[in-house]
Amino acid sequence: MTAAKTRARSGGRGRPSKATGLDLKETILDSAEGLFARHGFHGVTTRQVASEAGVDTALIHYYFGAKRELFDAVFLRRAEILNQARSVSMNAYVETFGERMTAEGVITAFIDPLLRISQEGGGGWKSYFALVAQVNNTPAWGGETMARFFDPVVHQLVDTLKIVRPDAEYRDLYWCYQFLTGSMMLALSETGRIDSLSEGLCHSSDLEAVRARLFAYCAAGFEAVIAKQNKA
Amino acid sequence: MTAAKTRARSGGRGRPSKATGLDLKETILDSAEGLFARHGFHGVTTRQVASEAGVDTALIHYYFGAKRELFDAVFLRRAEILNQARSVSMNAYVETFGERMTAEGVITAFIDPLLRISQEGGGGWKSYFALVAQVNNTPAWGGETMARFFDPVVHQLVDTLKIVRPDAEYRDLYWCYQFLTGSMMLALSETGRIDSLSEGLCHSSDLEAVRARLFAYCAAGFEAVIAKQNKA
DNA sequence: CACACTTTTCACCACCTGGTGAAAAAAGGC
DNA sequence: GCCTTTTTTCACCAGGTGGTGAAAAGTGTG
Repeated sequence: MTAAKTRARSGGRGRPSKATGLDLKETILDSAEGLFARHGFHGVTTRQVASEAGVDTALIHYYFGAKRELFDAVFLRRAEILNQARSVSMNAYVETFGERMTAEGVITAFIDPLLRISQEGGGGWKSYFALVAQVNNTPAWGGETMARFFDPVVHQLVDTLKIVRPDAEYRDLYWCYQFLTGSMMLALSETGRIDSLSEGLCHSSDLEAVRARLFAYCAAGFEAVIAKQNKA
Repeated sequence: MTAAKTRARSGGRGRPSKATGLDLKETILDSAEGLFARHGFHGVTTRQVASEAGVDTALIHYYFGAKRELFDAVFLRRAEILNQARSVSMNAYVETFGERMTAEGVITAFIDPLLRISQEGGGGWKSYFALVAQVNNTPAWGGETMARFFDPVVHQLVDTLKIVRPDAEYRDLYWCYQFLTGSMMLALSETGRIDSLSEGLCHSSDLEAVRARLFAYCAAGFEAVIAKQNKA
């Protein structure tokens, strides 16, 4: 179902059925998001985006400027929501549990908002996570892009973990974060690889199964690394 | 340093200095590998590959056919070496330790060959791992590509882990593999993100630091997931 | 040398790329 | 209604894309 069709059907409540202005801007972002997520930045043309959005090519440049700026707009739109959700979640956890915090609790507070949003937030989020996972694994410019949008909330995670385990070295906290984010992003991007690998036993869309395992996995890995490095 | 220059310098031992035939084929693969790793399949043009290899564009099509076939040739070249190294490593571990196998041992036997190869095998391998990490996170065709090249050795890992923990469900083994491979590929692709994130405390090129932490991390995570799921 | 065969170069094609400038259409204020 | 401003369309460009066919250069064999 193309966005153009969605847009055509969206009227019928007395208001004019044709999207305009800011609505159209969002429609373009939606189409761009899905395409970028599936094929990467270079695998998508502005004409494809325009076609799926039911819009003239020139309109994309009118609203967003160059192709890369469109990409950044896609990336930014949900990053802000994400960062706020994660920050709120971690703050709530800290305030609720205080001295009784655990590493698994902190890690859950960091990851779970993403799982919840992906489950409840509609299809756009799935595309978005696949997009972030791709950027996260892009050596050329992925590092800077990720840093620009996501560094603060990651530092919040690391600092909170440091409170839970004051004996841990920051070095180890950062390495554990990297391992964690690798697992998390791959799970969130739902590539379908585990479906065929497990011959139907697992489904990458089954985020409930992820929730039942990922938090425990990352927390135990974290504790083990801290223990081992402190012993050495 | 472009491959063209390397090639020009490579002579001087009595033999004709100009690479030819199969040598040239490898030169093209090297250039393609580096470029694909940095910019992805769609971010690279056959002309860029030809230019960096010091070769005419038409020669690429002469040797490899279409661009996608060139990509597959790049992917396949090292996949075979990788699969064999990992299979040998795991078989050796099984034969050496027999009944005394541990999950951490199996996981180490699965991952360590990649770290060693990346450290000792020269720059091409770093590019290759970055390439695999990118494919692994590509929803559009990454799943099939990964399956085509890497499924057997993954099944070997899962089956061996099943021997170590006969009580574990296959479902959980596959999920743990997914978490593991997410962490591992991100570490191997050396995106440089951890360098800036940790403000110089960690370096993604420091595979010794990865070795000191990743095995313990994945093994502990694995044990925790099995324990938790069996209890539930 | 001539010969067949492989490897490399050259010129080229049809099509697509991101992007632009001006005209046209809508929308809003009076 | 008119006039200004914003939004949308249209026609177009200069350059790049993957890919091809034929000619040329090189290589080995007799």
